[in-house]
Amino acid sequence: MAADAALTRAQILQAADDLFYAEGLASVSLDRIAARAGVTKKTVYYHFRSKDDLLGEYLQARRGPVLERYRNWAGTTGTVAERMRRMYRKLAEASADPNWRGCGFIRAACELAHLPGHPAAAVARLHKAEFETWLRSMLEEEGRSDSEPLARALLIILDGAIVETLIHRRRDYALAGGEAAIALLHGPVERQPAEKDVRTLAA
Amino acid sequence: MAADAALTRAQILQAADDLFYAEGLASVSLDRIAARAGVTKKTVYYHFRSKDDLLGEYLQARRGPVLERYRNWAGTTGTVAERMRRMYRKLAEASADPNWRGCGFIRAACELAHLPGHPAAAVARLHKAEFETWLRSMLEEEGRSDSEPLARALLIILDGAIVETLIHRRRDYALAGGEAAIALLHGPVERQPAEKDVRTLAA
DNA sequence: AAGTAAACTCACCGATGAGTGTAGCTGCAT
DNA sequence: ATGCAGCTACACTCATCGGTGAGTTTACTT
Repeated sequence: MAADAALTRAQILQAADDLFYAEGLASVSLDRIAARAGVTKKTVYYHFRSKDDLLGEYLQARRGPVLERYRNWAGTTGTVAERMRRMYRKLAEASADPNWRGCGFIRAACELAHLPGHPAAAVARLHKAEFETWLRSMLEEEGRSDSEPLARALLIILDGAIVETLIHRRRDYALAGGEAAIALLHGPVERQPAEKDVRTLAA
Repeated sequence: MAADAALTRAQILQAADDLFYAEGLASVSLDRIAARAGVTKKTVYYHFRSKDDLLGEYLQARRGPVLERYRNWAGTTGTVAERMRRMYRKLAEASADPNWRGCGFIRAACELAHLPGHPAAAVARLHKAEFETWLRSMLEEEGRSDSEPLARALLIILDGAIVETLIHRRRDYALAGGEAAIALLHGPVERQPAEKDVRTLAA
């Protein structure tokens, strides 16, 4: 074959994504990834320096798509509270899929907890920071003065909801997370200037 | 030696605890656990049916101590909000320890996400349910009418704070979780009857 | 047509994984 | 003392792991 180098690489990355997300990092071997990608293990090593390297690249490749999916779930209309409500609703839906396994970044971080310097751990950190930034920018658009702690709280609630949904395999926890997030947004600490702050979008 | 069977078993469990918590489930071999416990691998297999079995027993043995630690962190005086504040403060302290690796139950659940029927996964579920019950009972003691969703929200926030603290290795996230929890307790959804509800304890 | 470098395959390595067969040791009841 | 559990050690099996050596095919240059 030797099709295209970039294509082969993409196929390996796709196989890695499938298997790592489905079954975890340590318990998936490069043999299986190679087999799924339809290449030899040596070809994997041609494109990636090591398994750790592949791990990092796999997560890195997920960053964009994952953030984009949450953006879509949240939508771009209405208040942040409304967006969170939509987002958590979609999360609950997604978690019903038997192939759903929670957040790949969280799971990677958990599995690599003893290796804080691991490339994949660094990517997980990056992703979460990026997610928090996105939340904060939404809150700022809405004119929140306490957008920084609030964004962090929203991130914490989301991760907690995902983890609990994964542990119990019941979407109740996703929905409970959504309600907690909304309650916090309407809480006493906040100063939402005007509920009808629709200048965020030309819908 | 042949010391005492129960003692040997306890030593194996201790070694398993040390290693599983420090380095994860899949990446720790029974050879290493046996070596650390000062016994042969066969002895491990005399006391435990399999690695999966040992995993389950390890987590099971952690349930009591972990819950107790959080109870101590929270204390038994003051409002739930005050207890949460103490608890998160202690969590932030604990997370500064380089040997801290977050919540063993969460990490186990993440690593076993593809095996929902695994004994250790069941124990993790149990632990989280027990934790939620503890939170709810505290809220009920305080006379909260919405103790059920609130307890769930508090659990979600705690898990999220732990996970984020683990990912970023910065205790800011633990403290942010505490503030989120407190904000939620003082939120608009709540109906705390009287802020001076000290009948919870004869301090 | 010959050269060449990138892209890839096949067969293999040493190390280590979970799990076991067998035999020996210990204490305790008889 | 002796029989017999309970308990532990040594030495092993077989599968699989991450990673590699050496050679082959492809596509492009000249």
